[in-house]
Amino acid sequence: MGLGHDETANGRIAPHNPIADDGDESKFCSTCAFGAVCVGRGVDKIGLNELHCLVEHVGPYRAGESIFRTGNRFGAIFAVRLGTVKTRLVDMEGRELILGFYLPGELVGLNAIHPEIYPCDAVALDTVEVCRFSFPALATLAMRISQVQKELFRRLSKDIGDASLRNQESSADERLAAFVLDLSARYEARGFSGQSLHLSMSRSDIANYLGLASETVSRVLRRFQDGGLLGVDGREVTINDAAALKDIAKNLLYR
Amino acid sequence: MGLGHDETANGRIAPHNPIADDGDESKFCSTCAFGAVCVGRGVDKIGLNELHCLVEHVGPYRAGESIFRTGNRFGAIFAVRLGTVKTRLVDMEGRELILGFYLPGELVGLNAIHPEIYPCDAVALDTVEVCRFSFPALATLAMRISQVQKELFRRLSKDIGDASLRNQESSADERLAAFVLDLSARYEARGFSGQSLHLSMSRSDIANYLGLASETVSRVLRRFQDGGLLGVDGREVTINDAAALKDIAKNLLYR
DNA sequence: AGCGCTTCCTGATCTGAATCAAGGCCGACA
DNA sequence: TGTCGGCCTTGATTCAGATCAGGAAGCGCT
Repeated sequence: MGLGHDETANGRIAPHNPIADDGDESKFCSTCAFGAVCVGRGVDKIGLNELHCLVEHVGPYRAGESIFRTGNRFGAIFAVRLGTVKTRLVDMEGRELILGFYLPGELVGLNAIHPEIYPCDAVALDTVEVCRFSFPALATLAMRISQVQKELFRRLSKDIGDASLRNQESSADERLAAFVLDLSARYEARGFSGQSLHLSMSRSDIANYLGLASETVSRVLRRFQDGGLLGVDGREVTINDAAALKDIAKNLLYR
Repeated sequence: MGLGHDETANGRIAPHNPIADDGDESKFCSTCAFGAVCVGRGVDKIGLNELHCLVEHVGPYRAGESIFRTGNRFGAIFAVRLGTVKTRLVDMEGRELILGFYLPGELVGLNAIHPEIYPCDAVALDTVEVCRFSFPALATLAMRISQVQKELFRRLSKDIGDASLRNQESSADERLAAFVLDLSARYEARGFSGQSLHLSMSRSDIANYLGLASETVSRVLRRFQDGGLLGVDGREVTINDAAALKDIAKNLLYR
């Protein structure tokens, strides 16, 4: 499956590149995870500048390269700017366990605060650019700007809820319907089309993430297509009957 | 299954009962989730007093009563002082989904920060007492005392990691072995015996939490007993061969 | 163009755990 | 003291999805 073929990961950190002078600050990071903190929720100008000062743009990474790796010392969280990132564990037998997929605007690395090392790998699925937020600096900023603290608490809390919902026992159909709807909603929340979407991950990544076999993913997608719920063409998926999908997935959604 | 027979929940908040004058502060809350913040990690005396000032003791709750319920406005997180709490969702068909069990010293309600309402019920499994931390007050305190902020970040982050590990596909044996070892480790971390433990929850609660049928839980426990891994007598469990259990559970543990 | 590699799809078979069914145990309560 | 109602256990049967096996399509490379 191509583990371990990308040792560029740690050498790839870009030179320090503060972007407070990015030009139009009110538009800057409109797709970024902290965009809401900076622009949307009344942080004052000083706070905004300080947040921008501690951000570094890093990348691009190519498909298969790692943003961080299991066991690296935790120093920063990352907001995806471009592309899709997966996080994964690799167990003692070399099997992969995929923990999550992260789309533009989403934060990767929040699960590393506690152990103080990254407990998983973060791997680019396609061409990826990220913003790097030094966590000590962010925590310090959070001591002065309550909106930053609040946003961090919110995002941490949200990830707990999302992860624990996924623990529900459910059928392959439910899982896949929920998966597609979830991706759709997340794209939509960032201003992309939620109606037709591109899966950056392979069938086996999806299967792994959902706790299924990749053959099952193929079969269920085919069945959804035959039933008119989805249009599926390779990795391009169109949602044709969102209501029916929601009905199938209903127990896995609380959005 | 006895849903909805305990409307005492919201009326049960005790009168404000600050405990800063609890006598021996250095011993106070030795089993509490924030004990480490207060006592163990160099928060200064002022911070300690302030933390104590915003805590209320609440309870006792009897088995089946709710500490909070789905949809209640989020205002506080709770540390279990005595007993065991389960959190659960009830889906549209009235089926229960158990999200977690909380032992003395553990924090309940962190998943409510994001939605700003409690997204689940918290139900006492036996006689339960809790400490109530007003979250706005805690967040305010966290703005001044970095140890408090740091501890909150850590606990939130830890819950993300724990929840996402549970998403791993795994056999009934793996799940149960990991479940028992996890409980054992958590009791031990709080100074109780990890070798022999009492399950406060029913077989069907365990099954629900692990995504199994209760019959399967019975059968696997019986098999572990026959194999000499566990002693099982109703809800009393003794760990006889921790190494073998760890070997079975290995992929679900990263502690 | 031809080759190897990976991903995806589809069919056949197998299996772990759910479900169905029935008893046993024990505590609450009259 | 008896009986009622949860729990828990055990056995028989069923089924969803894993696994096994094979083949087709896409794509970079020479």
